[in-house]
Amino acid sequence: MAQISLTFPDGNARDYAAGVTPAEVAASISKSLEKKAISASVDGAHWDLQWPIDRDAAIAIHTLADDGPALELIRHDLAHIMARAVQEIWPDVKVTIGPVIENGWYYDFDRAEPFTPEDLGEIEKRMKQIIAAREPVRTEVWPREKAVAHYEANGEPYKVELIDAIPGDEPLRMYWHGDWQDLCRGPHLQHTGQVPGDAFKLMSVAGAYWRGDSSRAMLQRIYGVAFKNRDDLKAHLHMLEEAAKRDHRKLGREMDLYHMQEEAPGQIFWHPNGWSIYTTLQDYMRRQQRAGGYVEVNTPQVVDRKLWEASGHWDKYQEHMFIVEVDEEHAREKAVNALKPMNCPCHVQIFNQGLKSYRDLPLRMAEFGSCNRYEPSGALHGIMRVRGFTQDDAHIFCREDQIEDETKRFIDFLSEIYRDLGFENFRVKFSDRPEVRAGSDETWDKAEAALKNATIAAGSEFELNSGEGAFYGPKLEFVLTDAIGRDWQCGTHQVDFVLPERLDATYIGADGAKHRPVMLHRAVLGSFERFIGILIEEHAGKLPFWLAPRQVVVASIVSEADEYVHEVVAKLQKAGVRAEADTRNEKINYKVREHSVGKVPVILAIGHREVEERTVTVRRLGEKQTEVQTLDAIVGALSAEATPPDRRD
RNA sequence: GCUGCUGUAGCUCAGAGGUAGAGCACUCCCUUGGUAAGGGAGAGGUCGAGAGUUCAAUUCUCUCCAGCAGCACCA
Repeated sequence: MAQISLTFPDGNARDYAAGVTPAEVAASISKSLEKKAISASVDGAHWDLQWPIDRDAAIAIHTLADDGPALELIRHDLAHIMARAVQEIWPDVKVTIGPVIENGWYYDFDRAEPFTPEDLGEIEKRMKQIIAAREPVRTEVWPREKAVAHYEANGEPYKVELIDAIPGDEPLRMYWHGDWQDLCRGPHLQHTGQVPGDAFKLMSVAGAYWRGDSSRAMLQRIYGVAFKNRDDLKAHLHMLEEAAKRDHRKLGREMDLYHMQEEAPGQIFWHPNGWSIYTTLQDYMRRQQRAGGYVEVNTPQVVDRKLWEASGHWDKYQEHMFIVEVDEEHAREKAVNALKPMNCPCHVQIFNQGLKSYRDLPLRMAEFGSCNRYEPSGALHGIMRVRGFTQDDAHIFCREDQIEDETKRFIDFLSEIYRDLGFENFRVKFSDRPEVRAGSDETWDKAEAALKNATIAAGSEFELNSGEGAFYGPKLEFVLTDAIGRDWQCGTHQVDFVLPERLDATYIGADGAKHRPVMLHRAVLGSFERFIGILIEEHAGKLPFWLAPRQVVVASIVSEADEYVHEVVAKLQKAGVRAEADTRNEKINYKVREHSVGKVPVILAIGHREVEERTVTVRRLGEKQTEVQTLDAIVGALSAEATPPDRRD
C-alpha cells in the first residue's frame, strides 16, 4: 500500500498508509490524544476524524483545549442534536438549516405552533439526554436521487430545495446521530458524548425568512450558545448581563438624556442633558469641518416632489419618504411635497447656483442636515435607528482625478475625530460594484481603485463587501459596534456619478468647456442620534469630561456650606464648566449615589472644613478615593478638562 | 414590513372576571448627616387605544397603536 507523509504543526513528519484517518493518526501518537481528539485540519481544511487522507499533507489534530475548529464542531453538532431533539418531541416539524454563528448556532424550523420558552427548556432537556447517550455519528455518501427521494418521502421540502442548490458534482453526505438523519457536508463528531453537556444553552426563538427572502416562508429560528466548558458559558452569560447595563436606552433614561413616545415613533424628545451632548458634539464637528476646508450650508425640509422626481428618489425611495400633502381647504394649490430623506439633491441646487469653475473644485459642502425617513417599524432601535435624525452630511464636488486625494483626506479627517471621541478602533468596509448599476465599467474601475488606494494610503485595513455598493458608485463604510455586539454603520464615503448627471451639475473646465463633477457623499458621525447612542454604549455612560452633560455637581454636606457651594458653582461656570449645586436636605451618601447613577464625572463635596479652608473634596466617578484641593486649583484643572480635544494644545 | 413576545403610577415590576398593589422617584415634616439609598407622613393610575362577549372587563376575544428580540430593509 502507498505511503503518505503527514506533517504535524511542530514541523515533524511521519509516514502513514494512504487512506489513514485522523482518528488513527491521533491513536498513533497517544491514547490521550485519541480520546480527546474532536476533529482535524488537513492542509487547512476542516477534516472529520473518519475521513481518509490519501496524499501528503499538513495535519493538525484538534481538541477542545484549543478554541478554534473543535469548538466550532461542537457548536455544529449541537445544531444537529437540537434538530433531532425537536423532531423527537414534535415529529411533524420540518427541518431546514442550522449553521454555526459567533458563540453558538441556530437552527430554523417550520412548525405551525410557535415555540414557547417552556418548549426551549424541554428541547434542552432532550438534548442533554442525547448527549448523555453518547450516540454514535456515522456518515454515508448518497446519490442525489436517493437523497431527494428520501426527503420527498419524509415530507421535508426544505431539504429537497437545499439539495437542488448544491452543485451537481459535490457528494451528498448523510449523517446519522443515532437513528436521526440529516443532510450535512460535515465534518462531525464521533459521538454525541463529545459535546460538553453543561456548556450550552438555548437562548431565544425568533422568526427568520427561509433563505433570507422576505417573500418566502417565515420559519422559527432557535438560537443557542455553546462553549468548551461550563465556566466559559457562565462567563458569556455574565458578559451579556454586563452588556445590557450599557444599553443606551437604559442609560438614556438613567442619565435623563431623552425620551420617546407613541405619538412620534422613531423620533427623539431630547432632554436638557441629552441636548447638551448633542450641541457639544455639533459645536466640535462644526469647528472640525471649518478647519477641514468645508463650507456649511442649510437647506429646506419640505421640498416639492418635482425635485425628488428629478433626483430619482421618487422612483427608488418613495416608500421611505414622508409625503406631505396640504389640505385643499386651506391651500390654493395642492402641491405634493416630501420631507427630505437626504440632503444631496438640495446641495446640488446650491452648487448649481451660478457658474462653477474648475478652480472652485473640490468644493466641500457640509450641512447638519435634518432628515426624515419612513423606516420600517421593525428596524427602529432606540436612538440608533430612527425616523427623524440629523446627519453630519457633506458633499464634495470634485473631478474624477481628485477622488483619491479627497478620500484619503476624508479618512484622515474621520480618524482624528473618532480618536478624539474615544474610538481607537473602527472597521472599514469597502463595497464594490453591484449587479445593477449606473455608469460604465471603466468609470467603476477608476472609482474603486481610487477608494482602495486611498484607504491603503490612509493606513486602514478594509473588509470587502462584494457587490454591496450603491447603484451610483462604490462606497466605504466606517463601522462601530454597540454594547450588545451589533454593528452600526456610522461614517460613510460614497462616490456618485449619477446624481450630478440627473440634476445637471456642471463646472467650466480649464478648457472652457462644461464638465460633469463627481459627488462624494460623506459623513463622519453618520447621524448625531446614532453616534450619541454608540458613544453612550462605548463609554457605558461615563462620557469623556468635555462631552458630559453635567460635568460637576457641587454637593453640600451641611447647609451652612450652601453659600460657599454657590460660589464654587459660579466660579466653575465662569471658567466654562457645566456645574450644578446640590444643596438639598439629603445626606452626602445619598447625593453621591444619585449623581454616580447619573454618571456625573466629578462630585465636589463641601462641609465645614472646606468652607473654612476654601478647598473642595473631589470625588471622581468610579473612584472611591477622594482628594482635597484648593478652589483655584480645581477650577483650573476642571476648566482644562472641559476643553474639547481640538482646542487643547 | 414579517414572526413571536410585551404594554398596570415618572421608573422597575406584582396582581386578579366584581372597577388595583410594592419598592424607588415625587411633595411635606423630622433629621445637618463626611462619600453609592437616614426616618415618618402624603399625593399619584380611564390598567396602551377601540370594539365584542358578559349582569359585570383592566382581566376573556378581536382589531389597531407602540415597545422588545430576530429576520428582511438601511438607496
